[in-house]
Amino acid sequence: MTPDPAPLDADQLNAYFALMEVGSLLQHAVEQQLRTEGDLSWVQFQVLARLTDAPDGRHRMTDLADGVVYSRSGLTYQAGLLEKNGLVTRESDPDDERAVVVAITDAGRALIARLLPGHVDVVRRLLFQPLRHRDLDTLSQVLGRVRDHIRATPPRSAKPRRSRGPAT
Amino acid sequence: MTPDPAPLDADQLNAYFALMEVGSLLQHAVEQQLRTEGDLSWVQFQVLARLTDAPDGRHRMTDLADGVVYSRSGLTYQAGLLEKNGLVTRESDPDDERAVVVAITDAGRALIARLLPGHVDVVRRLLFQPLRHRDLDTLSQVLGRVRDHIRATPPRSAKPRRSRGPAT
DNA sequence: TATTGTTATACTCTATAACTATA
DNA sequence: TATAGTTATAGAGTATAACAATA
Repeated sequence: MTPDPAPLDADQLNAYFALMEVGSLLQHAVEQQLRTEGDLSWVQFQVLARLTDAPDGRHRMTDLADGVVYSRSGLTYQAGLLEKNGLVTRESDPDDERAVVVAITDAGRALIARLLPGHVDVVRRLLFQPLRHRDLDTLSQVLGRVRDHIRATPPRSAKPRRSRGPAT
Repeated sequence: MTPDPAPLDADQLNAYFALMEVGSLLQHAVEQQLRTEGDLSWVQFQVLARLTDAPDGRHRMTDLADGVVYSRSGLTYQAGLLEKNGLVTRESDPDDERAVVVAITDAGRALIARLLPGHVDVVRRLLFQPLRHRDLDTLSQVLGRVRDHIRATPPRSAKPRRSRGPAT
């Protein structure tokens, strides 16, 4: 049975489109900064940032692919680029010979360190400048909750229900 | 030398990453729905949605390219696909022979009408289900403000862009 | 000359499926 | 059998620059 026909009111549509638009504009802006100043894509930056955050600068491929949005082959491609540029290394995990551990190199850390100020500057200028402190709080909490919800709700390989509306 | 050494604090980083992640996950989800149920990309959906909103279902190419984030050639590409599938038409503007007016067709409207329930369902399930009404309000307001701010902020490598006249 | 839109082209990125190897 | 990752491949999408037509 098709879901009820009026699920989103004007406010909801507003919020939805604003969210998508802000995300798109912001990503565009930071991507340009990353590309210009460090020849890095947004995805590559995310991977390096995640590795930087890790205690020992290491992650398994699967963990990275899980964290970043992409498929495994996509991550292999990006990791290959990063490795070619000397920003990460790949070694097989001694504990599980199937797995591959990606580690950020000193050059990788240096690049991130070099890019971060400009990056942060763009984000602050576009995203935080028009926000009051209280807005920021709410935004952080609300979006965090949404993120957790999305992450928890659809295991991304789940079969989307095909029975949507009458067949054909 | 970098302009401002003050980094983003934890809350800000949180909000920033959450925003990007939610945007990414949400776009992924709706794109899958649109592709599966209507063979439509997110950009194409946006174009059709904008045309649907217009009083007479028409927009000039430049206005669409301005609203959507992409380059003109990108819009030409997408508009070409939409036209090939009979979802829009393109005619030159009688008032300005340089301009091209894109109009949504009945088939285009029908497709949007068919896709909208499922689309809205995805958005509601992923984005609004974990939100209280007050959160939604804040989200809508705050993100709306951010969007306007970004739209108004000239990209530092600003290329001459068509400025919006006050009255159409 | 400036603006609108298209075309040609080259490139990046992503997804799918087949494949290898380990567990 | 199931899982981790790679490879091959194919396709979508995007940006840039050159271009034609109109203002």
